[in-house]
Amino acid sequence: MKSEPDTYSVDDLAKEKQGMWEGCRNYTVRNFMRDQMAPGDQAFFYHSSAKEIGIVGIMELVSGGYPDPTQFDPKSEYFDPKSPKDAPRWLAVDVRLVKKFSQVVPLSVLKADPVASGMQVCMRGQRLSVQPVTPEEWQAVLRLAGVEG
DNA sequence: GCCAACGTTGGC
DNA sequence: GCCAACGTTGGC
Repeated sequence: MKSEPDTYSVDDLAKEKQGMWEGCRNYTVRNFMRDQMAPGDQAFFYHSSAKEIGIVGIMELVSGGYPDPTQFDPKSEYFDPKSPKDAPRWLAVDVRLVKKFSQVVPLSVLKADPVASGMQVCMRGQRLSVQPVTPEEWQAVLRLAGVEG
């Protein structure tokens, strides 16, 4: 799960008991939240457009996908006037921080690893802010982070 | 700041 | 329903 740390960083999440992953306005990600993401699932926290680009920690989903309240808030930068109230277009999920890595696992290191280099996040031009990770890739990242699997 | 990639929009 | 134009993402 990607976030620009200027907007929302792993340290921001660390300060909160749980965080709402809101504002995503991409249909593929919406479907992923709706169909794939469930409470108890774990996810990596990835910093994009950052001084140190890479994976910074592990999160756990506290919820599955539910209607993103910001789409109905005219004061929100994520407000979507075309989203029907009775059929919300966009979803959010709630997350909590499981672990912040002692060091960022940089994108360059992911790309250099034979297993982690297969992750979507390593692919040129990939833009989805939420992406699936295989069990093998998960373990590879934990190894690169120096974390017990 | 550049620009490649790709999702979205809208005219037809 | 095609596809060009446009907007956004995000690494570099």
